Amino acid sequence: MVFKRTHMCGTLTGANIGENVVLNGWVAKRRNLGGLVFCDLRDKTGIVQIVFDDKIPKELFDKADSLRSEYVIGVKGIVKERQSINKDLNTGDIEVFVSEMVVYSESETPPIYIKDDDNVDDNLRLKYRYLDLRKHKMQENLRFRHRLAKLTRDYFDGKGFTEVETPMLIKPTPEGARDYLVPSRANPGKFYALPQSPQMFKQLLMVGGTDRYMQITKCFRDEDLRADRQPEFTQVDLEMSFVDVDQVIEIQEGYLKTVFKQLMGVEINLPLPRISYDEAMERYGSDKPDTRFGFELKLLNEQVKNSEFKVFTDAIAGGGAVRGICIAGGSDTYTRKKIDKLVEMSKSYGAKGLVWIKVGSEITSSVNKFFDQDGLKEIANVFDGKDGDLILICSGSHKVTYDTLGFLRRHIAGEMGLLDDKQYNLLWVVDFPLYEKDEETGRYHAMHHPFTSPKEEDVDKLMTEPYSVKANAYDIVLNGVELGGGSIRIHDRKLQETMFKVLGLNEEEIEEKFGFLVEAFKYGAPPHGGIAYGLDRFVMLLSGQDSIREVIAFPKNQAAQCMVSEAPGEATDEQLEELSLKRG
RNA sequence: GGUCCGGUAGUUCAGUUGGUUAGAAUGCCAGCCUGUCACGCUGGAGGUCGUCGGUUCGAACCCGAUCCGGAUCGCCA
Repeated sequence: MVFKRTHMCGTLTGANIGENVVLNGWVAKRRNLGGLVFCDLRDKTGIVQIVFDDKIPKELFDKADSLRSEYVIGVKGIVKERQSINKDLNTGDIEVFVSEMVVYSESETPPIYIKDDDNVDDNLRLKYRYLDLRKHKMQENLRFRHRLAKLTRDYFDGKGFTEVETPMLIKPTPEGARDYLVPSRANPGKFYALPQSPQMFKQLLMVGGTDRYMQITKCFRDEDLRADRQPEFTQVDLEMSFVDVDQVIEIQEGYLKTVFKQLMGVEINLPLPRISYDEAMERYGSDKPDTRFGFELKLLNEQVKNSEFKVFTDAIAGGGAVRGICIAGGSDTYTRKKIDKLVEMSKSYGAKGLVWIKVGSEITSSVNKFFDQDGLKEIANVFDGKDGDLILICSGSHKVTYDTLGFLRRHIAGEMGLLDDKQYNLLWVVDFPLYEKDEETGRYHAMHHPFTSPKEEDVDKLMTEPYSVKANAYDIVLNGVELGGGSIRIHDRKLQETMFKVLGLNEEEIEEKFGFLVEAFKYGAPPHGGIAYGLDRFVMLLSGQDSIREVIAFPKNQAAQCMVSEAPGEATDEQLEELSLKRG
């Protein structure tokens, strides 16, 4: 028997007083006062208090007394005004006097508390995820995610996009992230890969005349996990024909404005700021800068090049740099001990150490031996340093100074409580380099992917000075997190071949890896470009969660295991034989 | 693959210089209780101190190895 529900628990209000209602839910809490039993009844909408008093049959009262946490019950009763109001509960001014009850399921004592502000081990939560999901916060997160996905589909539908599904079983690509491989039974010894992204297929859809494509789809990358990285994740994937960078950005800005308005009640001003990759690195030491606070990087080569401090002069002589950041009011916060800690953390970014300068009437520093007051003042002046400011300086290769100071400025802002999570700083980072150096092989390497088009004015430099070529690529960044990225693709066959050549691919390799795309481009490819957003990250940021796992129903742990189902598991010998992975 | 942090009751944690029977809170069980809402009061049960080995008269504590979890760097075309 299942009671036919008339209301959800969390939706009852004073307006329902006097109504007979039927509720179904879980027992969140039971308070037995002897002759009176209160229960908190929970469903996904929230909690309502139900009451059993001495006016009901003894049999029903005894049943109420035997209720325990997480029993699943249905109740019929009447909504009454409360004698004592609970301000902390949405339904706190009413309660339901029960006249009839059915216990659908009993429950063992749950291993985790079902409370939003619990503090339980993450792995235990993941193992009992179905209990964890009963938390109001988790249900809200799932609901929020659903609303973002729906709004996304609606918005792009309104702009003429068609959602098209692309294959999940595709050809392995040795480039890029590691593939998840799937053995093919029908083709012994051969493998499919799960897609890292629908990249090539969405480009084929453009060749196929789809004009505007979107898809909310799973992508798979077999790399190590992080708090904001899962091996399977969801991408909002988009591609458009006959567009340039400005047109792609314009339509995305409309989307972002709609999302923030509808889901957050936040008005964002368009157009969004755009900053070049070079400027982002120079000012923030990062290609995904958090612009909610200052502490911008400054180059100090001029100020220190004639000093006696060999660490600095060697770095400059070696083609590197000396850069610093100025922490306004940081002198008091950062004692010697705390600075040592920053130095320790900096080492993982390749910094050998940090130089500190505390600005005041007398400037103190860790390099007093090498700089007199005038020298230190000259450095402080670069930052317009005031009394009480702390300047941190890092030297080494450009990459090391960017990485170290980029990390430090954000870390320190966090420690000093400067990260306002109600502020949403969106910006585009544009003009990425087309190539970067592959540190392992020393070869050129596509920074984005090999289908990204170079900026028109740089095309003739492709073969001569590849590192100076800028790409028609753009990332959308929110508060220091990359929300998404994309590019205008190459649609010209000859240009694509040149691109591959610079990457050091010979014709066989091109044919093996990308042959079908090159082939397709023989038959009329429209100019096209697109973008992809990480949906999980987007939901995480907007809903104010600090881990991507909070917005995924069944996430993997750091070892890429599903704690609920215990995937991955073993395959039987029969399965392996059938797949030609084992000799019978 | 590297670095750092952690593993003690169902859960979250404390555990002093290595020293008697390993504690607290919460949860759980039982009894009492008519306005609670973190209900209250009384009583009770509950432990392979991650695992293995070593040092020692004696190890939760020291040492070594190992397993597990998390953070992070590398990695993520």
